[in-house]
Amino acid sequence: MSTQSKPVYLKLRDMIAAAIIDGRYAEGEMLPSVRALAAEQGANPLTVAKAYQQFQNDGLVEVQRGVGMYVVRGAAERLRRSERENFLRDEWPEIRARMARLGVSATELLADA
Amino acid sequence: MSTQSKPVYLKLRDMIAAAIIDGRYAEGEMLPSVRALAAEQGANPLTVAKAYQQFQNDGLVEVQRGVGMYVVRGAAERLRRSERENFLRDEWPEIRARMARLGVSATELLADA
DNA sequence: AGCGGTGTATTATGGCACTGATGCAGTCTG
DNA sequence: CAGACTGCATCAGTGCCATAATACACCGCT
Repeated sequence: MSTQSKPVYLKLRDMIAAAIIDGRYAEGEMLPSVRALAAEQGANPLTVAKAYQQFQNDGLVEVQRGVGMYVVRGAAERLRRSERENFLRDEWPEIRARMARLGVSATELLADA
Repeated sequence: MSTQSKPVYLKLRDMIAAAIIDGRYAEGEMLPSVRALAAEQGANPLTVAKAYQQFQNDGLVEVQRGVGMYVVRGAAERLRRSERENFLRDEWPEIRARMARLGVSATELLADA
């Protein structure tokens, strides 16, 4: 019975990525401060910072010290593309193999998309 | 870049489950001994034992002390069913939402089958 | 009985990821 | 400048994971 509890900072990272792709964190706008998001999510500010860190490294977010972090132009599309590539290259083959083993029909599940 | 590799005992558990479902570890036959599998996989016998443990708890494997562990009749099918349920209930919805967000279409996934 | 094969229990130890508390550095506004 | 807000760095604590070294209990064979 794998509870599969991903680390908090990765869960936050996924939430943030989704929000950027969906435009809820719009390009050019400021992200919630680490403290604000930490309070909202009941997490530690440092854990939130760790989640933000990766977006800075990838140049999807710009830091203005003392001010805040901003979503750069084109971040949503770039993020969507890279996530998409990763999904198709790394995750989907495994998922597909797993589904085959378990007797789950991919065509059937994807039909009513 | 945290590779975030799953714990060894869980990876082993997945390997074993796959082998049972595929019939490579056939019903009624004896599983590799903890020491043998440990040597083969370069792991610690206790780690292998931990992986085996869960199958005993679920009654998919029978222990004959001093002899070995045997795959019970119907284990493959039972395991396949439960894994299938878990997959459809826990994993598939998330995968599906993720695909929608990333703009992955059903047709393109099934094309390169 | 003896031997070698099984799984199991115990204890100790090292590593590493995650989380947390505190304080510092930079920027803006009044 | 004073205060309140930003992000960031440092240090420390915690828990899980994996390993290791033994020792034990059971079974089947010779």
